[in-house]
Amino acid sequence: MSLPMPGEQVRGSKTGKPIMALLDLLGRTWALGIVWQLSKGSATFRELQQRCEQISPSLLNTRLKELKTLKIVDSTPNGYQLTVTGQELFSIISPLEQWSLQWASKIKKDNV
Amino acid sequence: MSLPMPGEQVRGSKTGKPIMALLDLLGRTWALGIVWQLSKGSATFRELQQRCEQISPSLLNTRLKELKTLKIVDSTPNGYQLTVTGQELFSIISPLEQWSLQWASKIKKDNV
DNA sequence: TAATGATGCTACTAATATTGTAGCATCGAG
DNA sequence: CTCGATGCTACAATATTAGTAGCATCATTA
Repeated sequence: MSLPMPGEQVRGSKTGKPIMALLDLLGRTWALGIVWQLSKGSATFRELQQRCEQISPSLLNTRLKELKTLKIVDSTPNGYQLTVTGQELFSIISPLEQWSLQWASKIKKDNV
Repeated sequence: MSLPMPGEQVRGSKTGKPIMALLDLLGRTWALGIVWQLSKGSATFRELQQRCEQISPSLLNTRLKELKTLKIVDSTPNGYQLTVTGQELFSIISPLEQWSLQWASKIKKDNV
């Protein structure tokens, strides 16, 4: 799958709008999960593999390359970590955790 | 792929934490895109298909079923629309549009 | 009332993406 | 030099998605 470069055509949009590139990127398997796990602190490749319980090394590597190219993650001697940009991204999506709790109880309640 | 029910095991987590179910759900192809498009107003099946330029009807239908089951979208006589819960979800992620613009210019600048 | 066109959606195959596993190359410790 | 740990690649098996055709239903209109 080619990189969803903002400014270029991506899955779902020929307009090149950055938001469409972002939705394409974040919509890929494990992309959000990797950002989420890295928000808890930097990690080596194998550490990250364990945090993302069921990810295969080949896919982890593929996603990391994408995220590195798009400046959301970078690799340091101490492992992978979010860039400043990546941290900003995380700070936007972090309220999802709180939201997910209400969501979960709503789904449960409605199924009674 | 089975539904990522909060409270149950999902891709990436055996703990049943709602946030993991959510990340699984939103990480599926087109899920974010559908929420994004519906935030612009309700749409019939074929309308939604057009807004999501390259989605296949079978996948659109699959995602809509998932999103309906998980109370993020519902279908009315006037077409599909976000539930109140879905609107809340969107309000969390809507700043991504603004963020994506800065992100895009950062990537461009760094490649000079 | 029969033909027409639009809509919601299903069916099915080809193309792609992801998993799962094995394992290679490199490095630091001993 | 040997050992274990790490980062990562290779590749076959499996699962997901795209692409296309088309059916069933309904409202319109001739």
